[in-house]
Amino acid sequence: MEVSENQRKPVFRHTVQREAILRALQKAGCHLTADEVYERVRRELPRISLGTVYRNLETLAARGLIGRVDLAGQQRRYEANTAEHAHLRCATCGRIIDLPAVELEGIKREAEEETGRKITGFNLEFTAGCIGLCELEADESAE
Amino acid sequence: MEVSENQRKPVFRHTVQREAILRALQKAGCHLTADEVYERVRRELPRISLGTVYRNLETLAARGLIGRVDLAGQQRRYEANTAEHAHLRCATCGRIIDLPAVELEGIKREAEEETGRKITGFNLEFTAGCIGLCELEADESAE
DNA sequence: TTTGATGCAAAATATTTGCAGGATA
DNA sequence: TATCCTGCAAATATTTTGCATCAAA
Repeated sequence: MEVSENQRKPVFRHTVQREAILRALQKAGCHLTADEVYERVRRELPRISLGTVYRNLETLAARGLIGRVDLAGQQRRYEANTAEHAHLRCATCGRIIDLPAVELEGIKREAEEETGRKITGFNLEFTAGCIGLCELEADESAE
Repeated sequence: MEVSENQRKPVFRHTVQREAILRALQKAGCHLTADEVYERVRRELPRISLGTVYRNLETLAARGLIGRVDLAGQQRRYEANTAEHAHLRCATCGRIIDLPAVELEGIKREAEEETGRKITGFNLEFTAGCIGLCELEADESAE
C-alpha cells in the first residue's frame, strides 16, 4: 500500500508565465541562470517577477521538463536539454557548453563498485581557458 | 585549480588565526564549510571573526595548502587533502567523502580530445542516498 | 617600519518565502 | 469553486569588502 496519501502532487497548471519561461529556455538552447531567464521573459511579460521565474524553473525541473545544472561554486543554471551529460566551463566568463560525447557510464560504474552504493546523481564539469563563449555576450542577450 | 601567477605574491604571514584554521581542517580530516571551521576555531580563539576565516581559507587554498571543494548547488567546503579526487555526496545531509580511487585521467583525456582544449580544472561529484554520514553529526562537531 | 592580517559591520549575491489578490482547471 | 500561481517585498543564506587598528617580519 502507498504510504503517501497526503503527498499527492499538486495540479500542474499552464500559465502564460510558465510557458514563456519554458519557451525562453528552449529558444536559447543554452544554459541560463534564473536572472538571465528573467531578463528574456520580461520582454514578453514585463510584469513577471523574479520570484515567479525561480519558482517555475524549480517546478519545471522537478517535472523533468528542463534540466537543472548545479555548477560548482557558481550560480545555478537551467537548460532545455534533459539528457545526462558533462559540461565544459569557461574559466573566464563561467559560461558552459555540453559535452554529450563524454562517456559517463564507465566512471559511474567505477564509483558504484568503489562505494557499494547506487549512484543516484552525478555532476561532471571540466574547466578550460577561454573557450570562445566570452564573445557571445551580445549574441546571447539578443536572443 | 586555476593558474594565475601574474604578479608578486604578498608576504605570507603566520598568524595564530591562520594556523588555527589550518590545524582545524587537518584535525577534522573531512570537508568543512567556512562556518564549520569558524565554530571549531572559535573554541580556541573566541574573538576570531567569520570574515577572517573566509579570507584565510581562500589564502590557504590559493597557496595550495588546503583544497577548496566547490560543490554543485551547495556551500563551498575545504579540506586538508589537496590531491585531485572525486567526491561522493550524501543526498540527505550533503556531506561528502573522497573517492580517491576513481580514475580521472582517462575521462580528462577524453574531454581534451573532444574539445581540443587543455583542461585546467574539473569537478566530479556523485550523489547517493544516505551513505552513513548523517549519524556523524555529534562526532564531527565534537572533533 | 612596512605591509599584511584582523575584527567588525555593512554590502553584495543568490535564492527562498509569506501573503493577499488573481488565474486556471 | 477549489487550489494553484503570481507579484511584491521581506527574509535567508552565503560570501565579500571597507576600514581602522593590530601585529608579523
